[in-house]
Amino acid sequence: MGPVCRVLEYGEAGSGVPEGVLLRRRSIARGQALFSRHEPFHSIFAVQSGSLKTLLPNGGGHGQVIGFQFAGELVGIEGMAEQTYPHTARALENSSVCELRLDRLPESGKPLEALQRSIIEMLGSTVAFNQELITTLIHQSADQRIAGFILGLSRRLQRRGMDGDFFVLSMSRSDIASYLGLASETVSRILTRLGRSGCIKLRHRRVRISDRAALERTADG
Amino acid sequence: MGPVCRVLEYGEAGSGVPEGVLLRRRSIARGQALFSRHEPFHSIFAVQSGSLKTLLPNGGGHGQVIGFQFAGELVGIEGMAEQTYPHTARALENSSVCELRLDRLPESGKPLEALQRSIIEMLGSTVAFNQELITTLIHQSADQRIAGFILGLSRRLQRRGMDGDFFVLSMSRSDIASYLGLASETVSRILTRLGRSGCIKLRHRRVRISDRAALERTADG
DNA sequence: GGTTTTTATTGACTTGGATCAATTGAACTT
DNA sequence: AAGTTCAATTGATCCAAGTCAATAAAAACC
Repeated sequence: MGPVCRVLEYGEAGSGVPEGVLLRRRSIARGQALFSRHEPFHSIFAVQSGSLKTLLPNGGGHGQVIGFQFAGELVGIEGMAEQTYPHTARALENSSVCELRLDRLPESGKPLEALQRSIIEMLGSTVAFNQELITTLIHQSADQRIAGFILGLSRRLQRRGMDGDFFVLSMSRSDIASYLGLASETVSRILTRLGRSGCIKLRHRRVRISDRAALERTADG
Repeated sequence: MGPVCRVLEYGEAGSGVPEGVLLRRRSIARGQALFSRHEPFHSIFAVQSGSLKTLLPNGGGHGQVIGFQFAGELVGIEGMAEQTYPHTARALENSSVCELRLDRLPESGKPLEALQRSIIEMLGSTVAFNQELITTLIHQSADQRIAGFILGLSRRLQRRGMDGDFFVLSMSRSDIASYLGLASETVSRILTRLGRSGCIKLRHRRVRISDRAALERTADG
């Protein structure tokens, strides 16, 4: 049982807490923000269906994309630190999330310790993940990053019980480019190149991994 | 009172805990490792004097530098997540640290909640810091990164009550290069260029910020 | 104090990926 | 279904920063 589950158990119905106080289901339409940078922290969210992106809005443009979240993953924990969300979360497609209102936690009279423990674990993994990402961004070529990105998506979907060989990219080329520190033209070029070399089959936003070994070789350089 | 202090208070002498169980002072010689990646987690450390670097050892080379820690800053919290340290910490000069043995905490009978709260805060700030760093690495030129790096060091030292206008770089050019995702030759070239343009005065590893405004302009682009 | 080793500087050359620009293709709107 | 808007592809060109190489300067060592 991973930390995501342990965190969510805290809000489960029938555990002595009036339903709806801690836990609430919400739908968000494609393009809508779930929360925005600098907004006061109140909840963490578990994605139930669809997908989100988190980003640092910088001035005029679309902002720097920080990460993507799929069904079964959490968003918003980082906000616990400073009592405001450090980034904005936006739906990539029509999605539904489960909101855990941590500001209502004191009234529930529940013990905090185990919940905090889970949050520490997840924050710690986020730190580790980001530090690997930094290494990636620094040491890998554009081809490696994109091959690695697709493999990463595949593994995450697989871990949640979905098809890891065929899936839809819910984010745009520019989102991928922003996330990987590339120009969107480069992402486009490399995706078609990966298609031509037979690693993947690509139609619009639909990806099929046709030669995983070759893709892994590309990712390793 | 920042989270660092709150964390350290937990191990204070005279608080009912046998001295030496939770808190211990340690010296580390230049180049020596305080802990290594994959080693089982046992303690977090507060730097008391000197400075450290944290790095992901990757195969043969020196590894990717992830961060630097100065007096008054913490190292090792990330290890709490997975029960092993995700990176190696190495002394840049002869240093001393204060070790807080979290594995001895249960025997002390102290309440965990406030400590956990502080750790969550610090992990959260680390996440936010790293995400800013990612944005930096992606969007800034080499000149901007280096100007920003020097300003960042200056601010951190100032916050801890040290001189922010004149200080010694305890890390090598290659460490800076690795951290910022540049070649060490580039770091060297840009540092001399910053010197020639009058922003800083540089002799070997000694830096004086002579025109902070100009340096800030360089960092902003 | 001199010798070795490590670290830093500077120069010459190369290249991966950004930028600019022009089409093409998809997805909404009415 | 045609028009409008937004997203993606492809081509041509350019430059920031990497690589290779040669000194030079510090630090570490005996």
